[in-house]
Amino acid sequence: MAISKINQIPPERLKRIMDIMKSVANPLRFRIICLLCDRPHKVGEMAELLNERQAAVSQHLAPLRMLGLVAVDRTGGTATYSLKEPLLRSLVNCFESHFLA
Amino acid sequence: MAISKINQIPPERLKRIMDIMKSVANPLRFRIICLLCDRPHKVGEMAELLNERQAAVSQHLAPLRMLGLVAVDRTGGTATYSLKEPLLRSLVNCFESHFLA
DNA sequence: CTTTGATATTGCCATATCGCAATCTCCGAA
DNA sequence: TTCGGAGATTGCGATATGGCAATATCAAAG
Repeated sequence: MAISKINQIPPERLKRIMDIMKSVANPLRFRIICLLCDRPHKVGEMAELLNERQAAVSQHLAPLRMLGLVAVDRTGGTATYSLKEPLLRSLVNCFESHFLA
Repeated sequence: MAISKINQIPPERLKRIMDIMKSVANPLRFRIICLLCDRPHKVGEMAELLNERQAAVSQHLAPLRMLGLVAVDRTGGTATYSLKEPLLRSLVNCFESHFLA
């Protein structure tokens, strides 16, 4: 990316990108996002698949929710999360390509 | 990415990925990396192009260096940095695609 | 040897993040 | 209404990160 292009990025947009990056830059959140790339999941389901405590998963979902990176579908006591921010999927694909290499 | 694949990722590799993600998850470092994606740069050069203090740029280069994400070519008093980790370039490309959209 | 230009490092303080345990909220079933 | 399951939130101590000013290195020029 050329310097002219870099300096053209609006500050709010840069901030948004950084927020997205930070949200991926945590092992548990990364794995959660990977799961959601596949399909929507319930919280407990994710906790079990990832072998993590429920509270931990919920804690890490919180910032994703606040940034609007995931969507929640609450039906009764359970909550089903799905991916909302397209860039997250791109990022995971980007990693996946590297795993294969 | 499927759950089986996620859990297969070796911990050290996951950690490496997280280190890479964190290094991109900072506005200044992100812009530095963007510059280096284009071509190698000297420290002072980057500071000027990005309109940042020299010390700030140097400080943010430090972690990139320690993680082996960039290479340094020291000739006399000046240091020329270049990109070393391919994933960084992929990530920047990933963002660039989103900017265009 | 001294100076200078280019980088790197250190100390400090404010803020952010992490993991964990405990607690709280809600909804549906009995 | 009372209880249990599913999630969310809070408080806490430990650690990490960020920005800034000041200082240290270091090689080449004089």
